[in-house]
Amino acid sequence: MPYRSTENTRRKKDAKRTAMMQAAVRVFAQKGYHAATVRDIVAEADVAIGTFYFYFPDKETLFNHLFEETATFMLQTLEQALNSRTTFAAKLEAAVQAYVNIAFYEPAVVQLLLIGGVGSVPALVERRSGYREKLIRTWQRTLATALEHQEIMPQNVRRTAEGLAGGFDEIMLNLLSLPGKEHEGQEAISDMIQFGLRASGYIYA
Amino acid sequence: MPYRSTENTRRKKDAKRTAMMQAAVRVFAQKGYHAATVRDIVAEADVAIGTFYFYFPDKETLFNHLFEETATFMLQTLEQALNSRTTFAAKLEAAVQAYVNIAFYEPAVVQLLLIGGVGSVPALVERRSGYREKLIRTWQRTLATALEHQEIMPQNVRRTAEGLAGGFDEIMLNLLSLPGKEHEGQEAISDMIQFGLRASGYIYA
Amino acid sequence: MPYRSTENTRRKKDAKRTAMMQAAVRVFAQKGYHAATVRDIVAEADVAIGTFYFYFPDKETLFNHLFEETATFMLQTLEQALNSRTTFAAKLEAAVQAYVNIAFYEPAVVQLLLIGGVGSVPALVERRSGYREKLIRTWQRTLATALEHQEIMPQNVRRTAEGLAGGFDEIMLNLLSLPGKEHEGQEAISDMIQFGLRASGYIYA
Amino acid sequence: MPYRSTENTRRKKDAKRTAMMQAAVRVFAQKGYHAATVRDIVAEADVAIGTFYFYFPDKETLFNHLFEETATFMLQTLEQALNSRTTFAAKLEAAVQAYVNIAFYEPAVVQLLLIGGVGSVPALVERRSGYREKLIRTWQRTLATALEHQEIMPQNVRRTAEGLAGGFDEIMLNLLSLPGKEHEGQEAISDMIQFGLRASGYIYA
DNA sequence: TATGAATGAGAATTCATTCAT
DNA sequence: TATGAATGAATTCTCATTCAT
Repeated sequence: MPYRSTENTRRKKDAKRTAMMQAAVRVFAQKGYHAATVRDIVAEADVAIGTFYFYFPDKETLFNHLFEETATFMLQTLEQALNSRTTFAAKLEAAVQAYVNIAFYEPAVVQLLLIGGVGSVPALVERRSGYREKLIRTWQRTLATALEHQEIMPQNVRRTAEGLAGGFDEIMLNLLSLPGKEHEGQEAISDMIQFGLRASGYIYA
Repeated sequence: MPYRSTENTRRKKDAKRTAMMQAAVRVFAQKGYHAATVRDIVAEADVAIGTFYFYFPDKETLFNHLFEETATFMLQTLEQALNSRTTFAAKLEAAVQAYVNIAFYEPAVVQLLLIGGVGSVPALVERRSGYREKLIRTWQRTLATALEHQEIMPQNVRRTAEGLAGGFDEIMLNLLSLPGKEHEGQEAISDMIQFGLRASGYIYA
Repeated sequence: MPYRSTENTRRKKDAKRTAMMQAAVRVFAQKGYHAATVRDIVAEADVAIGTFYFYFPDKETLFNHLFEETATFMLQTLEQALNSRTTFAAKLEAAVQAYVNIAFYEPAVVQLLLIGGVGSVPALVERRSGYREKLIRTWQRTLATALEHQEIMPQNVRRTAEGLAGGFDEIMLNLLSLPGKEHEGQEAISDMIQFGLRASGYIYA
Repeated sequence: MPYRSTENTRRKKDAKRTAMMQAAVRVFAQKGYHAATVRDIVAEADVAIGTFYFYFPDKETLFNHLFEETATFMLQTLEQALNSRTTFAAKLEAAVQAYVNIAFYEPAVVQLLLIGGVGSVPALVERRSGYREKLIRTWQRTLATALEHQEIMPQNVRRTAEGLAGGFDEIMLNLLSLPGKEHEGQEAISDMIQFGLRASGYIYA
């Protein structure tokens, strides 16, 4: 049964590869690109250093891949949350809820996007600003639609989008560094939604 | 002639020290602590590597000093702007104005605070979060006062403070990366003030 | 084939570590701690510089370890030689014989102890004087016993111990720097024993 | 009065030069050649670093000069002491007395000769062994004469000379590191003389 | 003469990467 | 596939030495 065997092997390999990538995300998220060494990563994944280079070509490529993947995941989740609702208030609520969900279940994902690629190799800086730009554009589109529907006050939606993205991230970083964050999730979500609605100049019907 | 010590020699030395520190701020601001090498700094300052160590004990100490100095300057400027006015709207306007001023005249200062200290070296992480905390507390105090005076709607002022700090910074980073930023200063200031007033739930009398 | 770990790989690694340590002893013995560079050591061992740091944490730790190990070996050998006999003259003879043996088979060992740790780095100075003190004490105990048994004349045995230790070392250094030392071993041993007996005020029965 | 002026200037210059050399001896004696930096020396002498290079061509040359001068002084003093007496016992007594005198008044001189040049630049190593050789030869000549006069027992006087030189130095190092050495000078001298007479196989008339 | 700012070669150490097993 | 020993370029930092003032 060569197919099964191959399939099995493949699954195993993929499992290991995935485990190593998760380890890498954790390490990159915690230390940032430069301070994270390949040795840190393989120690976290509990494999030998040679194994790293069997699965990945090099540190930079892996980081780029992880960042891209993570960024895509985050943007898609956000997009989905926004698209799943029709009114602006509902969109914002869904988006915040989704963001906090990710942050609680995969804090490393959020931290990787926020600090992982800061101040490093030019290619990474590029990548990071690419993500920020897409994130902002997503909010910008949402705000533009809301403005058309007169759900929010007239404003420069680009700047509001920037402010929302930056504001939510700072709130999230603070929340993640809180010791008792688990018990404050709901309240934090509520606060973030209020902040978002106010900042967007939401017009209560 | 036994070498005139305390004359203009001293002035020259101070000038050079300052020039080197400015060069260091630029490099740290652009690349972050880890990616910035001492060679980068001395190249920017156009001196030999030994000269760096004549003026400063080591890379980390210099960074800490620059960060602390810059953070203090930023916080004092903000505090001054806030204290120079009485109403919340006026405080916010003054603060934004001051922030944009700094960003235009000393963009490296802003960038150093935003990206310079990201990534490991525990002492630096500590320092950076210390600054963020102070920044947020400053906004928090201002919001709390405004709330007492019923200038803004009831809210969790801590979270709003986080959101404001993060939002303004993101807007500023975007502004600084804009090619034609010079011509957009006034509009940006106006947008930021509007964003801030909305996000704070400002109650128009 | 998942890389045989605990087989002869381990043996090889141990062999290499030992080879590198021996190279290091030679270099330290010849140049002293400060003048010996890590590059000298890896050149002597014919490996790359990174290999040094794969096997040892740093130059100072390695030196301390080598010095300690060497000192312990020398002191134990001396102690054994002294304990293997009962009369003072026999003890002295055994000790000198053992010392010359070591010096002929492992000249670097002797030189490391004599010149390796001279010159600053407080920890090394400490270590070196610790060894000298133990060496002197060993002779002192032997002399004290001999005095009790009236094998030697009344004297300040501490000072005699210092003199013996220093005298033997100087004779040994001269012997080692001699071109035809191999042919003079027996005569040197005889001379050293005579010197030792005389210096100790040995009372011929 | 150009002559006086020149003479004055010269004296001043010589005084400063001498002060700097004394400072250098102290530093070299305490730290050894490598660990002693030019900055250490100028700090000890309380002058600027440039001044060092006005008076001396470089660190190595100065060390060589100091070592040579010190060695010559030590050898001459020893020679004088030995020549001032006729019998072996008297010679030994005078030599020990002179040695201890120097060690008490100028401990740095003794330490410089003992540890200053160990393990360093080949030229220095050469110089150091040159001094040891001369020192040993001086004792050797004295012993040879004593042997002719049948003041000491038959022996290999070369080896005894080595042993005496090494033994006295070790005793001296221990004495210098003693806290209350001042009060023990006389006793130490007596012990050293006894040690020397015994080690030389002195025949009491 | 005297100063000390400036230099850069060289030392210790780190770490991404390779490759024989 | 998996391992980890081995490599060496790159980094931080020191220190002897020079030179304009």
